[in-house]
Amino acid sequence: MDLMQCPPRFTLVLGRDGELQDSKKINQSRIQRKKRALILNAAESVFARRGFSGSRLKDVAEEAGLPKANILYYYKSKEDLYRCVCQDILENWLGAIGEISVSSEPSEALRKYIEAKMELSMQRPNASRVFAMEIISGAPVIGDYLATELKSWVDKHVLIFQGWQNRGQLVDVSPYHVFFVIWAVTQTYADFETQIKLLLGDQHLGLDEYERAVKSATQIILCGLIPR
Amino acid sequence: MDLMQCPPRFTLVLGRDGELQDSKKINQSRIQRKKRALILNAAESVFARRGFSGSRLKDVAEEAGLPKANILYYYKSKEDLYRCVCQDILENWLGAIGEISVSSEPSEALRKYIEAKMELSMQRPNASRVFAMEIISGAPVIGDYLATELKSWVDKHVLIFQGWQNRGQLVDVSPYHVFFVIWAVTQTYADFETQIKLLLGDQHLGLDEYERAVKSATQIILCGLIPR
DNA sequence: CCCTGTCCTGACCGCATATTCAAAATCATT
DNA sequence: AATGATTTTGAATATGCGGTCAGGACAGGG
Repeated sequence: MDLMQCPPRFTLVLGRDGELQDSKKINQSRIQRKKRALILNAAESVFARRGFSGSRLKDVAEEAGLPKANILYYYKSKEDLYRCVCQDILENWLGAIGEISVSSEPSEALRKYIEAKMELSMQRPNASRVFAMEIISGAPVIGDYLATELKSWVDKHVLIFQGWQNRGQLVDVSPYHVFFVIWAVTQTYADFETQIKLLLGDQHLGLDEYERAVKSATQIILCGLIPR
Repeated sequence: MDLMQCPPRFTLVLGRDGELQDSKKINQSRIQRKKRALILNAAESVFARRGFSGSRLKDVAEEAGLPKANILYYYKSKEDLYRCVCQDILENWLGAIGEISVSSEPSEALRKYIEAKMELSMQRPNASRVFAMEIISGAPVIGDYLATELKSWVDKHVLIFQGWQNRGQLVDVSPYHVFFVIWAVTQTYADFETQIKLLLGDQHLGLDEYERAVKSATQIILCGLIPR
């Protein structure tokens, strides 16, 4: 509710306050789970286009093929729905990406990581776009997650990178910026798909173009990171 | 007006229809130009946070320190204001970036281009964010510009790239994706500043961190593009 | 068949928003 | 100073939004 028109900002993770967040309704019946998933999907695609404050519950309802009131039966507010979408995205992402293995060769580990991120961007572009809009808006909902969980994940991997650098297996650049570069490139194919399609003249980013994107991105980044 | 709740999309450049767009009021008095610029600036920062449909004229008014009605005296509608913001950004961008010189060494030309784009991202981050949100939203306003002016600019430079590749001065990757990578990396420092600040632990991206960003980005991309 | 809890939804409410308007204030020019 | 044009702004309007609610539909166990 105070999210609705907050120019300043607010920071919370999942549910606000300490109380159980609404998304964690245990004992969900089969029909409940199906409906909630349907709505979550519709909401993701709407939020991906318009961000939180720009989205209308009516549009989510239409996208889901349900009356508006039904949506507020399963999610107690627009903000609650948005939080659940964000949480779903974050869980899916950190789960899918996994770890960058310490032991393996840097070039192989990084290649795998880049390819996994590209795969995610292509398979769930709307998730990427919701994430992008959320961050551009100042990360009012997931800011806390970024500052804690993601930061500790990154810090851990920065140490790995530095280990590689000491052994001369990785070019001498700021390890944080290695992540920024990888993320930027892999997400651009989801977030800026409109621009890319317009410039390539294609209507749909086909499989072939996708392969080319993965190849180009991997090649450019890896060559820039692995010493000759 | 039909922009307000258009799930489908619409495509126009500056003014809609053939009529003179409202931004091109010739014979602007000194006070007009000053006020319009003030409002445009305020609007840019608001649109950068919330996108078009998420932004409120009230917020623009507060940001500009003017009563709301005064804004609609200078811009006849919210949509008109948004169009003018976009146009201002595009003009500034294509003007500032300039061309990639054919004659000079690829490594030098690309380095200059990357540095120029980084500079732009740092100096007018809000412009970059408005642009990003517009594209994620499907580019309803600037789509036409992308498909015509930007596309012809890119196509021209793709030819240059291919010339370099034939001479072995540029790695053999799809030239279009060279642009996508460069744009992605340079804009990420504006668009995702929130995330970057949180992960770096800094409050403000200082000059030193900016230098490091430029150095890292340039190094990674260039090493990936220029053959050894 | 009834009964009980879950699910669904049209109608409604209060509030925020974009836009208009008319009157006041200010400016510019003679 | 006078007069006309430009600029300012509080108030009013119409629309759209998130959220509520009361009552109907439905499912399942007895």
